[in-house]
Amino acid sequence: MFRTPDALIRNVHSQVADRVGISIVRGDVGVGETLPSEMQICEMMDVSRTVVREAIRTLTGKGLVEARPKSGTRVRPPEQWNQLDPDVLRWRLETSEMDTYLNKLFQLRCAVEPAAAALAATAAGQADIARIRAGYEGMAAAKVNEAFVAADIAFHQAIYFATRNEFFWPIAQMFDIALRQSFTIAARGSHRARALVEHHAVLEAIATGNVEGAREATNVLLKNSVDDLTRIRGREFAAPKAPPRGRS
Amino acid sequence: MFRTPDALIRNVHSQVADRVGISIVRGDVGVGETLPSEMQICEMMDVSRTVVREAIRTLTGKGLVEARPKSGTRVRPPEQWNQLDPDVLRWRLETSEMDTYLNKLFQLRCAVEPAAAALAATAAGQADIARIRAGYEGMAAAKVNEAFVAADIAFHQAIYFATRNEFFWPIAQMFDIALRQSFTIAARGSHRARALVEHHAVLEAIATGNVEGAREATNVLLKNSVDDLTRIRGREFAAPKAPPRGRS
DNA sequence: GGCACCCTATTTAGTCATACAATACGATCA
DNA sequence: TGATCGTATTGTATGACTAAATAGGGTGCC
Repeated sequence: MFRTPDALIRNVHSQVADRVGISIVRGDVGVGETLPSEMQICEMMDVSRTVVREAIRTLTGKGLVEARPKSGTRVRPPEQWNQLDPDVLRWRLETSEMDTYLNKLFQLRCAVEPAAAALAATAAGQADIARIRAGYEGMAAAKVNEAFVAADIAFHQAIYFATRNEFFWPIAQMFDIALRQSFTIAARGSHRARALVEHHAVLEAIATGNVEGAREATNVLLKNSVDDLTRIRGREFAAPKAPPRGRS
Repeated sequence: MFRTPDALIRNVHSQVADRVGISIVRGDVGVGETLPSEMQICEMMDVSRTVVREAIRTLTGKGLVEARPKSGTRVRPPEQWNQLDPDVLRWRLETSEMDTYLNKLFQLRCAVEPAAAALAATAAGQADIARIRAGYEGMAAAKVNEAFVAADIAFHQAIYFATRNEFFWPIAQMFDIALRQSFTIAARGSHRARALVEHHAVLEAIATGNVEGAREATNVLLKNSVDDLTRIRGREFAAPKAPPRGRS
């Protein structure tokens, strides 16, 4: 009894959505261009039109495309894509440069996570704190790296959920899709001891309602994560690379 | 030649998605419960199963529900919804308390926008800066409040896009759906003069690559916006309301 | 007699094929 | 140049079949 590996079999329309979605994210179909007509996609992928339509409906819902009768289905500008959507994230992951990708993700975390921790320090309830603590204890108890990473991810997600502000939640969603790799890199051996200390500081600050303490502890934690990644990957990582620009 | 009022006619499946989506967001169907079977929805709304299925596919794509044969289509926990998705946002807007809603939105802005401005100061290209400036000049030139608000929104969106980091973009997307109301409130008469000055400060800091200046100017701008809203709406607004919580 | 387990039956989503409607673009003709 | 018609493409409807998961009944065992 195999549990299907979670992304291999499942629905046909999901598979079609994946293939079309990837080809859009990869840029096979330029912005503003129309993708092949439904019937053509049917033939290309050898599925019924129902399936193709439902796949395209998924893409439409994520903001990737826009369909109009006769005119065709056009690719919308990436500014309007739901870039934080798990599927979109996954598709990007298959096509983008890993360094740039993680770099940008960390820019977002550095912007949001300290504030989220501060918010959590004021808004979190018992259950929220217990959840964060469970993450920490999972990290402490972890024997293998895999378990450590999973608990680490759960820890950070729990912080976002503890804000009690649902607009922070989509950022937490992406962690296990987008950041597993980065967490895994950082979980190597010697770093784990220090990581535990830092995570505990965040936990305690939130649990005691210490707003500024939570913010600062998270800042420290993120800073060190960035440094570790930079060092390990041996090249500039989180420092935003300024593109050439003239003064106006 | 009427342009259909943008949300009234359009597709049938969009309308069905709206109705079902709203009823989920409103909580008519509790988390974990199954919504009526496809056939039942067909009868309730008097549409074909094709339409119902495509509507549900949209909801699935936004993380609201999860469908399995026989088991039915279940509502997923709100933690897994794409809370920043324009449609989800719109549905919430119809059901939530306005004050709480704007409050939470401002918490997110306060966390992200200063960092976004700082990033923009390092990463923005000529075109990005021109776009921000266009927003500012639109505000300056606006005769009626409506135009002022539109330009204001465009200004702030442009900052997020100028980060050159696509993970910031979804936050910009929500502005014209979710914040028009708040901007409109703040655009009343006397505040406009000061708002212009503050916006110009942000613009200049970004245009000259002044990272910390951009961050600080944005902080000032947001702080004053919050204060205005608080004063105008005459009650606590952006201060997070701490729920009762015991120490663990 | 009661309990556990397996197996089948039914319900529900997933897929397919076909037909027709509505729409917008383009070519043709006045 | 302008209006009209044709046509390709998405939108909607219908009906049939497949696959899967749950519920229920039946059987065997203790």
